[in-house]
This record gives sequence, C-alpha cells and structure tokens, in this order.
Amino acid sequence: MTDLKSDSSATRRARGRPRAWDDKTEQNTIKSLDRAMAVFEHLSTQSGVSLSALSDQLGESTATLYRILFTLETRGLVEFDQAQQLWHIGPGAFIIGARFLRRTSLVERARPVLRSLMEQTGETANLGVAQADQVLFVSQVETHESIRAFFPPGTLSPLHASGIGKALLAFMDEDQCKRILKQTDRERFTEHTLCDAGLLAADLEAIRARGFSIDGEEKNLGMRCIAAPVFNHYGEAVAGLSVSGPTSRVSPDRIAPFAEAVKAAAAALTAALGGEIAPPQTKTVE
Amino acid sequence: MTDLKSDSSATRRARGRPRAWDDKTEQNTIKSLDRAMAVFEHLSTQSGVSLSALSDQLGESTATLYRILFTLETRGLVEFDQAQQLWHIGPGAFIIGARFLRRTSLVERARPVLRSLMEQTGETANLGVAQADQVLFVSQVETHESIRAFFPPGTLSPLHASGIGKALLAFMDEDQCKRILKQTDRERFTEHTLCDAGLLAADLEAIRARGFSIDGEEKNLGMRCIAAPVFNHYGEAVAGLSVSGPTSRVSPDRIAPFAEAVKAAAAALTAALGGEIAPPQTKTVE
DNA sequence: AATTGATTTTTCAAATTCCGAAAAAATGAG
DNA sequence: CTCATTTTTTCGGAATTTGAAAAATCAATT
Repeated sequence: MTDLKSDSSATRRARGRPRAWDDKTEQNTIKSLDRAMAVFEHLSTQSGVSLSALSDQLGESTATLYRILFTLETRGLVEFDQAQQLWHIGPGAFIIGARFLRRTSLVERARPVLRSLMEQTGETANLGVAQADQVLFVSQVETHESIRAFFPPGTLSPLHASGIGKALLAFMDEDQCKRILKQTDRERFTEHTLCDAGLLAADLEAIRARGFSIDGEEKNLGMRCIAAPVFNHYGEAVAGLSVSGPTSRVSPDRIAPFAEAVKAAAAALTAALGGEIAPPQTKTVE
Repeated sequence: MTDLKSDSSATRRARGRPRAWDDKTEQNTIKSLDRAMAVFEHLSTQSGVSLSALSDQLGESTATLYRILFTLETRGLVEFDQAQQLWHIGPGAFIIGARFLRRTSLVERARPVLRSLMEQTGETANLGVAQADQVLFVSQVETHESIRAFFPPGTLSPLHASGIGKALLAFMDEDQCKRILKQTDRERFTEHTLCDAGLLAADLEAIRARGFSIDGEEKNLGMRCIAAPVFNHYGEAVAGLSVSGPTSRVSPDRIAPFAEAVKAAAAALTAALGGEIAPPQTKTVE
C-alpha cells in the first residue's frame, strides 16, 4: 500500500501457525483494550468533551471512562483541560501517529518538493497516498494567500472525488482500478462529481494521456485542483502531488502552466524516491 | 492563526472531587491498558518489528503481545506486513493523531508558555511567526515593569533586525535562508543593525551553535531581546519565542540565564505542538 | 527428502485485574 | 445557606487477562 520497500514479498509466506480468520478473531481481541481504543478514537473526533458527556455518548460508566482517560493521560495520548474540565486528544497521539509517515521516506523527500511547488504556483501544495480505496492526505505546504485550500493532514477523501485520487486511480493496477470502478455507491459532493462509471473512466483515460488530473469543483464548489502521480521503483503509483486553490486563481488559463509545474514536481519526487515512471507491465505478482 | 479565545481560565476551578495526586495515581491507571500503550508507543519508534523481537525488547510474553497487536490491528492503529512478518504503526494512528492539530492553535498553546516565561524573567515575552520574509508578532505577555518593550500583536518586522527573526532565519531551510541573505536592501534601524551579509551570516552561525539569538539594540536603541525557535514535527522552524526589555535590565550578565529560560520555553512549546527539534533521525527514545 | 529450528497462533486453567454501583468531595446556582 | 451537579475514590464480586505450553507452519540444513 504505502509501503515503498516491498521487495520480493510476493513469494514469501508467513511462518508460524496461520490465523483462523473465521470468527475466532474474537478469541484474540482484548476486550478492555478494544473498548479503550474506541474511547480514544471517539474522543479524537470531538473538540473537547466532559466525562459525563462521553458517558452519555458511549454508554460507558463514568468510572470506567475516567480510568481509561486517566491512563491515557499519563502518556500524553489525551489531555485534560483543568479550567474547562474537558478532555481532548493529546500531543502524544500526534507524535506517535506522525511516526507512521516515517515508515517510508516519502513524506520527508516530498517536503522540499512541496515547498518549491507552492512557491512556483503560489497555491497550497498537497501530498496524498492511497489508503484502502481512499486518499489519505499526509502533508501540505500552505499558500500565503488569505483564501486557501485546506486539507488538514490526516484527512481522508474518496478516490473518485479528488485530484490526487483520480491521478492514483488512473495509474493504478488495472484489476484494482476496475474493481473500484465497479462500485456503484460513489458519493456525490457537488454537481460536478464524477459518480457515473462511464464519465469517470473517460476522465481516467484522459488523465493517462496527458499525465495529470484536474479536479474541477468535484469535491468542493469553488475549488480547483491539479494533480500528478508519483511512482515507486516498480512503477506503481504510490502517491500523488497536487496544488489546489480557488477557481478564481486556478483559472483555466493557468491550468497548463500549473500542470507543468505539478508534473515536474511529481517527476522530481519520483526520481528522489528511486522510482520509475515506466509503464505498468510487471504482472509477475500473483 | 490569530485565534484569540477567551482566557478566563485563571479564575475557574474544577468541580467534583479533586485528584489525590500523591501516589494514588496508581489506583486509577488500568495496568493492561497502560502496558498496551507502552507497546504501541514502542512500536511507533521502530521501523518494523517481529513479534519475537518485540518480546525480547519489552520483556512481555509473545502471547500477550500478539493479542495486544491483534486488537490494535482491527482498528488500524498498527499494521501487520504479512510478507515480511513485521509489525508497523498503522494509518489509524496517523488519522487519530492528526486530529490533534485541529484544535492546536499556536497562539493558544503558546499562551501559558509565554506567561511562565514572563514570570521567570520578569520581562515581556513575545511570540512571532514567519510571514513572507518578515516576522509577524502574534502574541505577547507584558512585564509588570513600567518601562517595557512593546510590540502590539500584528506588528511586522524584517527578519534580519529582530531576535525572533534571526532565530527563524538561522534554522530555516537553507535555500530560503540563502535567498534572503542575497537581498541587498536590508533596512538600517540603528548603528547595530546587521545589514552586511557577512556579519549577518556569521551571527546566524553563532545562533545555530548556541540555540538562541540576541538582538542587541539592532532594531531599537536601548532594547535587548533574546529569542529561540519553535519547531513543527517536520523540524521546520515555524515560530519563535523571545523576551525583550531595556538593556539596563536585560544586562550582559543576565543573558545566559534568560537564554536558558527562553530555550526551555521554546522546547516546551515545540513539545506541546507535537514538534520535534531534531531532523528525522532514528532516536532511541527512552 | 526429511528433519531440525524458529516463529507465529491457539488453548487452557488460575488468579489477578477490571468493572460498576454507590459514596465522597467539591463547586456553582438559586 | 442549601441543593444539584460533576468529578474522583472505594470496594467486593466476577469476568477477563495472562503466561506457559502446545500446535501449526515455513526456512534452513544435513
């Protein structure tokens, strides 16, 4: 997935006893831990919750919740605001989570490329990776303009309704792309969203031909976004770069120069990763 | 960025039974959860670990570790690489952790740090961010003294003629720093202003070496200022803290202790923002 | 080819640990 | 001043976790 290092993984198989995977998974889950993680996850979606409010929302006793939060607090995973008496996600959660990005050198390598892309175009530059049929935005360099596109890192977006998503989809493994195209429940965000499989397939064809994608108000009205794929050593599209901004600034006459900048940046990042743009034909994996 | 929220925290107190805080904290920690979180945290520092290796490192039985990891895996907090048989931090951790940033306004986080810095040094404490080749002063806690340094929030100052500006410049991206050094129209404010590129470069080198900057009457005669940089999680210098006051009070013999206080405050703010001072290297956190 | 060694996953019974109700402690509101 | 609200602690019962050991599989080696 986001693993740039996967070498000869195809042939290797697991050692040890194989997982049952039927319904025995319950055997291996630790109930209390799972419950605590549910609280952790739920808390992260809130902007600040009191103990009693959490108790109402999750149907857990305040005593249990208190102990869970107290335990997580000692590790900085959650924070308690003494003044407001509210619980929040803590910096520890961010620090641990950010280490996910370190697994690949992708984000680190992308940082200067993003910065330079933002300076060239004047618009916010984004980096996203494919994550379970979605785009996960992992890094961003913001424009100086006061009206700006904003995808906080960690945001998820469907593949069909984002510039990076379509760029990934267009250069993805053919089987996987077909599988995703077959899905019929594509969410509509605006009148321009490509929900129809035919329209989407045609756009993907165009993207392959010109090497970049355009999201013209397909997710958010008033926002245009230009993206290009980044390849790893195996020619797999593992990430995408984009610039995004209001349609007023990312105007039709600027699409061409912006697209050139984005393509060049994506090529530079591909090179920095030791990747190759080489067309997909390696189908030894099975 | 300039999110100035109500700051009525000082007067409000907690309801409910107060925490014992002596050594009864053990009463409230859930051991199994704490242990699981230790595993989670430890795993995040590794680039990929096998179950048995984790068992060696943490001294836990493989059975317990397996169940912890299995449970976390169902929520995407950790990932198992089937091919390599290695455990990694998962995207779920990143997604949750990134939500921390949503409520983390730099200004809010800095507020208690600024207050404590002012109390320690007795001088006005300032927070500034880089804004298009200038320093934007965004927050301040004023000294009680009648003679005080005063930068109203919103004030802009050139990078080369302010303590925070030089601290940012010294730890900035090298290319960007060079670009700014090349500019020749540096404004002179006093006889001490570092307009000469050579002098400025030498000062930046010194700042990098000792970790803080000194503005000795370079902008305003009679004012001295000591500043240190604040980093985000990419190790980029995104803000600076300073204390500033008349040369009579910020005297040469007080530079060292003030500098320590400012550096500690900057480090604390960096931590509260989830930032890391060192560029991404494999650090053995312990 | 077959065996050995290494590693992961599952089972099982013992007991440690967690859970929830309810009490305690403190504050804010009326 | 009293009442209502909210957080934190206590306590005993019970369910859960836990680690040792067994089972299952693959890689390496003879």
